Amino acid sequence: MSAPTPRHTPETRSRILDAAEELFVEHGFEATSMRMITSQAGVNLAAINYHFGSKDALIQEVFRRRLTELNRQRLAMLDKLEADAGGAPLKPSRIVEAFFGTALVLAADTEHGGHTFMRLLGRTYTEPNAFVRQFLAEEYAEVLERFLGALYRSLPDVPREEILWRFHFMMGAMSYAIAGTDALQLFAGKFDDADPARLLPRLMSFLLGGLRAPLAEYAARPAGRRGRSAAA
Amino acid sequence: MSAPTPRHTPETRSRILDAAEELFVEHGFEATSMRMITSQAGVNLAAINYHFGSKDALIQEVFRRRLTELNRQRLAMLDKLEADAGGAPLKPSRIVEAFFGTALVLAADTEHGGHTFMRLLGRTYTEPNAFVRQFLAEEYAEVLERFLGALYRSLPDVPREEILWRFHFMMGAMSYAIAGTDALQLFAGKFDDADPARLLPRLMSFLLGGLRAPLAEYAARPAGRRGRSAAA
DNA sequence: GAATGATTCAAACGTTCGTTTTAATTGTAC
DNA sequence: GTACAATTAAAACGAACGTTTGAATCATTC
Repeated sequence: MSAPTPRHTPETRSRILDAAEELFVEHGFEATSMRMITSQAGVNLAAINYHFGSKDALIQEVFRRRLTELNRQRLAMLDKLEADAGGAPLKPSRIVEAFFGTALVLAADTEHGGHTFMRLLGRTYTEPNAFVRQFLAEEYAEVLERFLGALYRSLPDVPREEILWRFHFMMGAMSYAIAGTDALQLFAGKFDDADPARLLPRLMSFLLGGLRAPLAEYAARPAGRRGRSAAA
Repeated sequence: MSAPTPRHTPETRSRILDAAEELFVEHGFEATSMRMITSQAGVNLAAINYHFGSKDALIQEVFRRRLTELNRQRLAMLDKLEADAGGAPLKPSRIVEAFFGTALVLAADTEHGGHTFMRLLGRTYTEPNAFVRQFLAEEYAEVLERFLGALYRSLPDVPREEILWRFHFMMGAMSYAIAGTDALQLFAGKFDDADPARLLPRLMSFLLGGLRAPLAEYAARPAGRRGRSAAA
């Protein structure tokens, strides 16, 4: 009849990380206090500073533990694509799928916090907090270099500047699609079918349509071939 | 030789709003303190509570003064389109231009704070703060209703659900394009040409490409016409 | 120029924040 | 069981937060 409650919980670290992840999504970094986190995690207030050192270090660890794995998957998928192609240029759609598909699969995982984390990540791309931006930039440096390089080789006739912009737009559409779907109430009550599993084909179709759109022309530029397509 | 400094500044309100707008973009709502705002505006700390009542009310006013005008322009442009068409359905591209073009024009205005505000607005679509979301939803209700209705009539064969999703994606691409360009350092040093004036054609081309993309098919659904286009 | 209402000012309010400190408790090896 | 290091616990720290107060200053009207 003794209480089955475990006296010693070595998973204190992960309980803090899980609680922080949820609360950061719900309230943001600044509005989430250490006391809110430790309270939800069921641990002592001082545990955060003991295990992580500071609140900022905790924020970093919340991202690091998931982002490292996500970017590893992305790179592995790109490696496989390039290996299978054997030197031939990749189809742009394959590259886009490798980058955004992995993220969307993670976002569709509502069981193990993947959905929660992707909502957080999507919002954080525009996070004003300086050290968070710095940290994200470092985590993304290699992945961005690899995928942009692959796209450049895949679309040799499209100016790199334009590829860069369109990749930027695609990241925006994805981030917002994930972060904004249930966060913002702009479209409240309008979505009958917000199934995360269906988000992938919907978004992928949109992204590829945007990537393949005719390049914009400027009045200031010498008018070349009008409306040539960016991606086959 | 007397100091030309004006003793009484009736523009205290607008100085506070301008300072708040800039600081909110740079640091976010929570990380921007009343003391930072009043200090940058050169006014007394108590001035915010005197003129606006509270920090939350100030945040609302920062959005209201610009958003009301932006949405007025959007509706006026849609009114004109519908008047010129005389009952005929509008081209989807015109509707999209009316909604996103006005926002991008404002975002290109670096002289009068329009660019600053649009960066702030773009980030705020995913803002966790509850009352900000609520306020934004109210400000956008009429405009969204009108533009979505126009798109529904313009694309009668496309399921409304899909139009809704694509509008959602388009808002994401735009928000991120504006909010993330200089906020996030992910693409730091990669953009040679970040001219806001060129953002409009670049983004518009991408958005229309996404809107016109073939609709996604699901394995679970009965395979109808494959890859029919969403917008002409 | 005195009276009035609007605005600005310096100072303080109580609360909450992230962090630190010190003691108690735990699991592990002797 | 005792020693030891790791972890948890309770309490307090100074700093910063949004807000309020009451007096001083302003522009305006008689």
